[in-house]
Amino acid sequence: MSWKRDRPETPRGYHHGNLKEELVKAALGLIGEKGPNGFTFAEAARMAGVSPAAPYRHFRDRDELLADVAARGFEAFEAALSRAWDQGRPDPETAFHRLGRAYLAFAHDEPAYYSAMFEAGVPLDASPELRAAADRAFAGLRQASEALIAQLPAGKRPPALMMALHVWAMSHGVAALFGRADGGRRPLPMSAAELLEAGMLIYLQGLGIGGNGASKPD
Amino acid sequence: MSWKRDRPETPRGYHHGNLKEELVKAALGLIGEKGPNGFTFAEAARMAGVSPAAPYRHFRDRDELLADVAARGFEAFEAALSRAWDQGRPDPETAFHRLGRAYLAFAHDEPAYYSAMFEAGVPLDASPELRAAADRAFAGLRQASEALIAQLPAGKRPPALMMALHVWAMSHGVAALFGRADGGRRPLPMSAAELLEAGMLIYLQGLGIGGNGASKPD
DNA sequence: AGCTCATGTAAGGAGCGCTAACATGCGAGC
DNA sequence: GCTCGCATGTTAGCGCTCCTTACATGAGCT
Repeated sequence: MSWKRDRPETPRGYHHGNLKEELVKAALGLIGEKGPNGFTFAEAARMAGVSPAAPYRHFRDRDELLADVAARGFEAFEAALSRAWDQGRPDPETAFHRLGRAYLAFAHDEPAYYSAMFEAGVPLDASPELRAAADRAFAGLRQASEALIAQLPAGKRPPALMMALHVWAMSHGVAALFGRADGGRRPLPMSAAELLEAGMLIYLQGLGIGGNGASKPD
Repeated sequence: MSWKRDRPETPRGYHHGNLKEELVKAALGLIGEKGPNGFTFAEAARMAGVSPAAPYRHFRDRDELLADVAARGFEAFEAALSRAWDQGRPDPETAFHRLGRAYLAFAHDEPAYYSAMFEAGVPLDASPELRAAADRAFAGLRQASEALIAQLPAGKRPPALMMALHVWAMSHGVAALFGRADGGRRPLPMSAAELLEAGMLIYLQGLGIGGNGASKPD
C-alpha cells in the first residue's frame, strides 16, 4: 500500500536515495526480532520498499551486509565503552565498574548489534573495517586493564593483555548466557549486571586491586 | 552409487532401520563443518541416503532435530564434566581445575555439540529432555562450587549459585571467544585452557580459596 | 541537449523447508 | 500361514530465499 514514494518526508521515485542506510536499519530490526538467522536479504529489501535484487547494488551478498552491521556494531560498542571508561575518571576502579555496566547495557539494549558481532558467525576478517573496529574495541578494554594494573606494585602486575582477555571473557559469558532481553535462558537470583559486577569484584580482589587500598565508592 | 542397500554391514532396503540416529550424526557433522546455520535438513537426509522428506517421519521440523542434538550434547557435556570432577577427588581444587579443562576440551573437541547447545539459538524449553539435560549439567557446576565454598570459614562464603554462574560465564566466555578449533577469532598469547585456568585461579584467590591453605599440585 | 553510469526492476535457476499423496514391508491378529 | 495395519519410506509440488543476468530509469556532467 504505502511503502514507496508515498512517505511525505522521502518522496523518492525510482531511485531510493540512501538505500544502503535503510537496509542496514532493516537488517538491525530483523536481527533484533528474529535472531541473526531469521534475518533475510529479501525481507530487508521489502522493508526498504525496493525489489529483492536492489540490495545487491550495495552489498555483494547477505554476508557482506551482516559484516557491515557487525562493523557498525563494534564502532558503537567501542564508543559506548570509551564513553563509560572516560579515561579512568575519577579513579580507575569506579570507571572500570562503569565499563562493565556499559558492556552489559550494550549487549542488552542493542541485541541486534551484539548478535551480529558475536553470534552471527561473521569472520572477523570479513572486511578490514570490521577487523579494525573490533581491534579498537578490544584496545579499550586493554587500556582500562592497564590503568588498573598500574595501581599494583611493580612485582605483582599480571600481563595487561591477559587481564583484558579475562574481563572480556567474563563479560561476554555473562552477556551471552544471562544478559539477553528475554532474561536469558535461565532464571537468575540477580540481574546480569549485578552478577558481572560481583564477579569482577572477586576477580580484582584476587589480583590485589580494590577493597584494601583504593576507594570503594557506593 | 553406493549409498543405499550396498553397505555390507547394513543391507537395508526400503526401510533404513535406524534413520533417526544417522540423521543426528549427519547433523553433527554438518554443524561441525559449516556452523549451526549451514546445517540443512535436506543435506542431512542426503547423507543418510534417504529422500529429503524422510526426516519428517522422525522430527517434526528442523528445529526439533537441532533441539535433539542439543539435548544429547548436554548429556555428553554433563557426563564429561562429572567424570572430570570425580566427586572432588583428590581434593576440590585439583578436581576443579580438571573440571575447567574438561569444559574447554568439550567445547574444543565437540564444537558441533557446543554450537547446538549454546550458539544455535535453540530455546532451552524446546523439549523437556533438553531442559532436564541442561539443568543436570548446570547442577554439576553448582556442586563443584559448593564443595570449594565449603572450604571457607562460614562467615565468608559467597552464594554457591552465584559462584557457579561466574564459573559458567567465564568458561563459556573463554570457550566462545577463544576456544574454537580454528584458534578463535583472535591470536592469543596463551592457550584458551591456560587463559581459563589463570582466570579461575585469580577468581578463587579473590574468594580466599587456594594459594594459602590447600594443595597446589603440579 | 545528450551521455554515462549508478541505481533501480524483472525474470529465472537452484536449493531448502515443509506438506500431501502414494508405496513398501515388518509384525500383530485372525 | 495369510492378511491387514501402520510405521517408515518415496515422489511431486508449493512457496520461499539467495543470487545472477539482462534491461530500465533518471541524476549529474559536459
